[in-house]
Amino acid sequence: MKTKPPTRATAAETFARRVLMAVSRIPAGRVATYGDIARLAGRPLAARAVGRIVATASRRGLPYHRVIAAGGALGGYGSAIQMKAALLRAEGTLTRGRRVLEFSSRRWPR
DNA sequence: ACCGTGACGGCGG
DNA sequence: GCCGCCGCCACGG
Repeated sequence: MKTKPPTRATAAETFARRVLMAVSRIPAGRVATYGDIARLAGRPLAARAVGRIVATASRRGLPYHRVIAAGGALGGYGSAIQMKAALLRAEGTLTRGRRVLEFSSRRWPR
């Protein structure tokens, strides 16, 4: 019997899959930028696409709050931007205003 | 297949 | 530091 699904994996699915995998690997207490994730997923210029994928991702349990904007800016979190800071703070990543403190040393991967 | 949208990024004013 | 502009990409209607 055929167990092979009728839908072949498109390049976009592969990308999205890699994005989610990369996000899941960000350690607690560390952060990665949308651009970093895009690079890890193999599309260095697709930071914007990463934001879209993460924003519409159905998978729960992934540390989306550890994905921030370039330069250490907090970035977005839908309408719960406030919770993003709270979640980061809960694992030791402090923020001030819209900035993640000690961004350079907390950035992942090194 | 075209077009608008967005949890972005970089540069300029 | 706060806009605005434009380039980049994947996705949905």
